[in-house]
Amino acid sequence: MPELPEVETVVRGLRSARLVGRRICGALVRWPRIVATPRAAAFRRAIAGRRIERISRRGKYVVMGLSGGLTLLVHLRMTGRLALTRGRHAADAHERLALNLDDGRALRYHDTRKFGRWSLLRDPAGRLDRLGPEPLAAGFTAAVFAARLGAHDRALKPLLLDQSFLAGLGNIYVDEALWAAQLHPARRSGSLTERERRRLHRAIRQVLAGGIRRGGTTLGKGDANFYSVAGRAGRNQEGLLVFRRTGRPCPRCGARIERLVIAQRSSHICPRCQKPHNDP
DNA sequence: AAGAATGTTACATG
DNA sequence: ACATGTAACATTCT
Repeated sequence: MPELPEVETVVRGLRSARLVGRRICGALVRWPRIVATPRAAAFRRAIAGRRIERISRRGKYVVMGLSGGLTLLVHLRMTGRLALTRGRHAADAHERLALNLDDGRALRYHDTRKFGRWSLLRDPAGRLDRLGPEPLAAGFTAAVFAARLGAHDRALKPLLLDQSFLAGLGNIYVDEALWAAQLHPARRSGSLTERERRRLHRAIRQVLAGGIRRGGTTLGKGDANFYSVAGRAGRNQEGLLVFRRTGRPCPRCGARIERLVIAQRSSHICPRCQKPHNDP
């Protein structure tokens, strides 16, 4: 679920809920494996008493800078969610972790599938440096992207999903970007023309910016979906043009959208707009 | 009831 | 070193 636009929406939600400046009184770990580093007991001890000094995003990580030089990294994986609640109230079925705050609120972590991971680190650079560039950063120019694309010979779909190549894309936004750029997901990255590289660069940035503008993508309803910190669904599902739209008409040419499996992930394409070979 | 689902990673094989 | 495939994590929904 949460890709770059959803994580960005969460970070903005935490900031506008005035989480910065709050002190963490204690942590309740209900599913210890969610805490990747250090072990749950040490995590509880180390995080108690820290003030939250800043909140940002890197790739799909929520990054919280804490007092005393510690950084909390939260990765939501497939079904992780963060919410702020006031006062004590019963944890619902899939609450895995909670941080009690000095103003009486609690930051609650909910994760149906338990794939999410929290890490409390003295030096997060070791982890974050493994990520590729931020696609929306000013320094991520078409030239930078073109050079990176040319350095590999891989199918576009798994390459764009690779967080060490580019940080933040997931299955939804890759399919949308490839459709917008009119490129087949199995095209080899090294085979793209200069025009195609520029088209893909622009498509990625547009698709991600659109996702953020619409507050993220919420597919269907229910527990395991994306919701903002305030508990609201995103609106980007209304802006999806190919993802999970198998059999419906391509908005560009009207051909029926197809679903294929590439690198173990479903891909949605327009068979007419996204040919597997080079432009003639 | 089998299969798929928005993500990552360790491990094996080419 | 690089590319690719598989399994695993755990649960819900179709």
